[in-house]
This record gives sequence, C-alpha cells and structure tokens, in this order.
Amino acid sequence: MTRKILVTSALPYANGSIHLGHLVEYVQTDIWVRFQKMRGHECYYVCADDTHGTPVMLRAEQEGIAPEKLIARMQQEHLRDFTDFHIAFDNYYSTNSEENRELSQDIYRRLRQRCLIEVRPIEQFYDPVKQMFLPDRYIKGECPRCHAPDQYGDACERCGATYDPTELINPVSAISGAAPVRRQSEHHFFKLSQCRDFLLDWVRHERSRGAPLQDEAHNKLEEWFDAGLRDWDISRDAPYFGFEIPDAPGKFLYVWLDAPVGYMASFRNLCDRNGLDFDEFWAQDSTTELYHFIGKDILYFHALFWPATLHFSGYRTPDRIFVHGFLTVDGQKMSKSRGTFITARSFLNHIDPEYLRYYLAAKLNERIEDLDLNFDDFTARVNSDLVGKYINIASRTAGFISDRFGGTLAARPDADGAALLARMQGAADDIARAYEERRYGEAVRTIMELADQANAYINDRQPWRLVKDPASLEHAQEVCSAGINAFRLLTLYLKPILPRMAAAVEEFLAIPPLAWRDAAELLTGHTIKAYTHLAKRVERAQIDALIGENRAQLPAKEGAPHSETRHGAAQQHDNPPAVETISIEDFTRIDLRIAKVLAAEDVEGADKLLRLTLDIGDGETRQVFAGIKGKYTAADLIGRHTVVVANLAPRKMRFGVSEGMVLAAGPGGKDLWLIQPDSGAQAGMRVK
RNA sequence: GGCUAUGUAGCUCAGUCGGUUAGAGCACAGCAUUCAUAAUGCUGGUGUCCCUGGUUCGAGUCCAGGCAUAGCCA
Repeated sequence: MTRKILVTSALPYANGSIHLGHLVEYVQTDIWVRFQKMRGHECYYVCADDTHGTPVMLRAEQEGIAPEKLIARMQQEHLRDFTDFHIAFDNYYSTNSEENRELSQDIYRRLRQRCLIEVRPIEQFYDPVKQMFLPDRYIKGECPRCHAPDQYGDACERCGATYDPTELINPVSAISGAAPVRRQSEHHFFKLSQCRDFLLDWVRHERSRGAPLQDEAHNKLEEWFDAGLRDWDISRDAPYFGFEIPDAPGKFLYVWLDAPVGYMASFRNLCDRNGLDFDEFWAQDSTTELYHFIGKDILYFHALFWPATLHFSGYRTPDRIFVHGFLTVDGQKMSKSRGTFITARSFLNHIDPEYLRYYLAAKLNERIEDLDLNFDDFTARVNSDLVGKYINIASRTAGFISDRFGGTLAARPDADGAALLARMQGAADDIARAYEERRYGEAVRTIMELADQANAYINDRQPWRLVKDPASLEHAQEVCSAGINAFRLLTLYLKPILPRMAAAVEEFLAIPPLAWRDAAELLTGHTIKAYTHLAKRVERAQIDALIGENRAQLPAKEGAPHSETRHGAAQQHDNPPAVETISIEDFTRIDLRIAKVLAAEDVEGADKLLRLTLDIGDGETRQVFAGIKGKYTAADLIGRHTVVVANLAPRKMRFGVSEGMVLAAGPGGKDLWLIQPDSGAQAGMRVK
C-alpha cells in the first residue's frame, strides 16, 4: 500500500547561517524522506525560512536594508547550503509569504471564534528613544540576586537566576542605551490553559500508528501538565516585522505563532504548483501521515502550542513528533573560539558533505540523545567503513571485469557467492525497519557487517589467482560478479544516506536509479562501465583547515542577541572561551626548548606540511611536522631558531612520526608567524 | 533548587524478558595476502559495566541513595 506522508524539519531562523548543529536535523529528516521515497511511498518534505520577529527587524535596520531584502538573501544562502548537503526538499519556502499570512490570520480568527483568545493589558519595558517595547533579551542590567552587572532581562548568566526584566537593577535598553520606562499595552493571549483536556488526550492516546512522542518527550510533557499550562502571549506591538493581527491595528502575531504555520504555507505553495490537494493532508479527518522532526529545545512549542492551535482551528494534528538531541564537537558544546562552531559552508569548503551524512547516520538513533562529532572518530570511521570496506569491494573486483571479461558480469555467481548475496538480500527487511524507526546507527552497523562478509568472500575466493589459470577464468568472473552484486546491494542500502555516491554507482553500473524493491534482483549478464575511483580518504589536514577557518572567522561580537528559542537556529549556544588557570607545576610539565632548524623539506602529497629536523640540544635531533608551508618555505627556515614543545607525545601522521611541535601564532594560512627567540639563545635551552 | 536523559574497552557505541565466560567497529600486536589509490582476511590481549547499598539462586540490566555530564524549568 502506498502511504501518503508529509514531513517537515524545523524552520531555520533568518538571522544566522546554517551550521553543523542544524544539519543533524536536516540530515536525519532527509535520510528518512529519501528512504520513504525509495520504498515507493508518496512522501513530501517541506521546510522554509523562519523570517519574522525583532532580531530580523533590527539586523536589517543595522545593515540599512529592508527586512524583506535581508530574509531573501538568507533564504537563498540557507537553501544553497542545504542543497549542497544533498538535502532534497520538495519545497523550501518562507514564512513571509501570502500563503502564510492567510493561514496564520485565519487560524487566529478561528481561535478567536472558539473564545480561545483573550486580550488583557500587560506592563513591559519600553525604549523611549527607539520608541518600541523591548523583548527581554534587549534589556540589560544588574542581576537582582547576585548583582552581576550587564545581565539580560530574563536570566542571569552568572548565578542562573530567572526573573522578570522589571526586576533588573539599573536596566538599560540594549538597542539605544536609554533607560527603559514601564508602559502598559494590550496583549493577545491564546488560552492554552483551556486546552488541557484535549492535549492530555492527544499525548496519551495511542493512535493506530503509535503514540505521538518518544517516551522521554512524553515524560517531559507530563511534567509540564503537572506544572500547569499557562496562557500564551501571541501578540507583539509595532514596530514588529510580522503579520498584523486581524482587527487589531498596531498589533502583530508573535513569530512563534506563524512559524509552524509555515509548514502548512510551504505545503500549500507546493500544492498550488503541483496540483496536490492541501485538504487531503491538513483537514481534521485527514488519513495521510504528518511528521515533524525537531530539536529537543523546541518541544514545548511543537507538542503543546502547535497541536492545540491546529486542533482548535479545525485542522488535523501531527501523527508523530520526532525529537533529536544536540550536536557536540569533540565532546564539548560547539564553540566559536575553539573553531568548532562549524558552519555548513565552511565544511563544504574542506570535506565531502556525504562523509558528514554518513557519520551522523552511523550515530543517529530514535532517542533524544546528544550526539558527538569526534573528529578522530570521524576520520577513522569514514576512511575504514566507506573507503576501506564499502568502496574497496568495487575497486578490487571491477578491474577484472573490465580487463578480462569486457565489462560483462557472469550469468550467475558461484555457490558461495550466491549464498552471500542471498544473505545480503535477506537483510533488506531488517535494514528497512531500522530506517523506518530512525535507528540509522543500527542500519549502518548491519550494512557494514555485510560489507565485511563480502570482503571475506573475495579474500577466500582469490579472483587474482583464478584469472591466472584459463581453467578457472570463468570462476573468477563469477566471483567478481558476486562482488559487484554485493556492492550494488550495499549501495542500495546506503542510498538514503549517500545519494550522490549512489548516483555515481548507478552510472558506473549502468543501471536505472535503485529503488528498495530492487534488492530482490541481481545483476547478471549485464555490462558495466569502467571503474573510476569513487571516494577519497579524509585527511587530518582537511579537518585542521576546517577548524582553522572557523576559528579565523570568529566575529568580534554577534550583533543582535536573541533568547526566544528558535526553530533550529538556537539549538546551539556559543561558549565563552574556557581559559582555565593552571599552576606553575602545570606549566613546568611542558618542556619548551629552543630548537635550531637543521633541515627542512617539503612533504610530498601534503599542502601545508614541512618536515623539520630540529637540533634540541645535547646533539639530540627530532623530526617534527609543521603545518606552516602556507607562509614559510623550507629554505626560509634552515638555520633559524624557534621554540619546540619537546615532550609532546609523538604523533603518527600519514607521512611519518612527528616528535614535537614548533610554536607559531596566528589563525593559519598566510597569517602565521613562527616564534623566534632573541639572538643569543642556543638550541636546547629551556624556555621558562 | 526541581525535573529529564546519559554514564559499558584507549576512542565511538551495541547489549532484547534479570540467566553461562559482557560484545562490535576503530585503534593496538602478530600472521596471511598483494586484486584494490595501504585498501583486505585470520588470530590475539584489552573492562572497578560511574560509586554505595538493596532485592534475587543469579544484577551491566530491577530498586534506593549519591557522583559526573548535558538539557529543560515555558
């Protein structure tokens, strides 16, 4: 039976670039959608830029352009990043669209008809210079509890206290610097408190397709129910970049109301272009499937506000909300100062995006767990799994097929090969179930186990020996054909994760695009094209360059602060540089010494490395690899003195063992300066 | 502070309903192989399952308390 499925990822906010934290979600969703499409289901994946709100308005003002211009530029940038990561939306739209205006305002009207909107005055800080009400994050002052200066209006970063901005001592507007004044204004509230019964039922009701939330998320909801549901302030006063509230001049819909409606608006736009039936997917009695992928930070919005708004404005609710955790890099929060706050674009500048897709897939599961991108692990995993195991199967068999058999595969595999292929085909259902249930890590483990079996089979059959004897030539063809077939099946199973690679393989095998049901077939008597290498290994130097680029791009200070949790955009928080103090004992553990460069030479195959031979005193020499070729040539260095970390653990690099580290300052590339002692210092002297 | 999740080999992670001697990949060592852009296969060692206590014939698994990490408290 063909399922009809609509899938969304959270909308990235139009105030910042896409980074690796975002990509966890888009990659997770994209893999799932591609899998559904391979299964032959009718599946649509829509998304959009989340464009409204104060931060966008102020940033546009800062840049001296209209907000429409800013969001158009960001939308383009975002879509380009996604496309380059092979995220294949059926539609990528904007919340600042006519469709969204109509839907959002209509939803507001319907909620008002159901008496779920209440208008009441609230008192807020107002900037008399800028003439606008100030969101909490745009007010700074002294923490009322610990008296830390310069804290935001909602919470203290030092003592963790939360409070109202009106409690701040000596508050100032972060926009104009003026002292804000208190001022009353009418606000519109969505009476979430009255939706409790419906929401309890929605959360707890086991639908035919299962509960809407994972267990952990469900627990969280129960906690919120216990705490009590408060009404939700959905209006903002002018000036505000957003949609006006019907019949309320000067009042705008809060960005968080119209953002999820953007899912509907994007789909409506797709319907208008493709002739799909919007109501079939969104009417209250819809029988199609609706899934939202989100990060754990925006569960409240998607599991409470969103289903309640949908239900009481006469639409269907989502079947399931798939919540994922955050990304850490090398075990820590992404950090601009460490260079691990990695933008999508910078990653693309250095590393194949499919490697990230593969690595994330290998670690993703159905739970709300944080996920660590460990670069050593990343390198090992990509190189050994993808290049060493998977690609190697084609690489070691295809040559024989083209050279000895005119590119034509055998009519059938040998007995062992047939058994191997049958086992691989038999795994299709398990792998499919793992994909369906978002246990991608398990799918990848299963697939790589099959790749191991294929390599073992080729090892046992030794086609390179069989080809040497005319009597066993036919057997060699059978073995290599089994190898190619194994490779084809692995490609099929990996295709949701590696779409570009799969396309290259389809081209190489001269076959139409692989669908899931093709796992039941084998390729026999078929002529394939010549093999050209499909994947390169990742080198540590690429990763170093990536991290260097992101560290170099460290902006002086982010422009507009924002605390309102964003669709995806605020899933990561920058960390101030963690500069721990160390003791003098800690310092003396580092053996810093003057070294004299005895010899320096280029390293073949490395863009930035020089191989240095250093005199570190007492006639002892060391080989050290230094990534400084962007600035220095080998000839520049010979005879110079510099400083070396002499007791750094030796590190095995691709080109040899590096037995220390020379010190240099600067972000890298051409902006790099080697440390040099004043004249008179001799090789071997301790630096202290 | 309250709550949620996580904690298993050097690294990244599996571990089903409580059941024999706790697993995989990577890394590491030895051997084999030389088709494959050094890619593969076989063999091998690798553990305070965070800690303490409890339940049980039996606990990585269940319970209580604690520690650490991450997050939420709208």
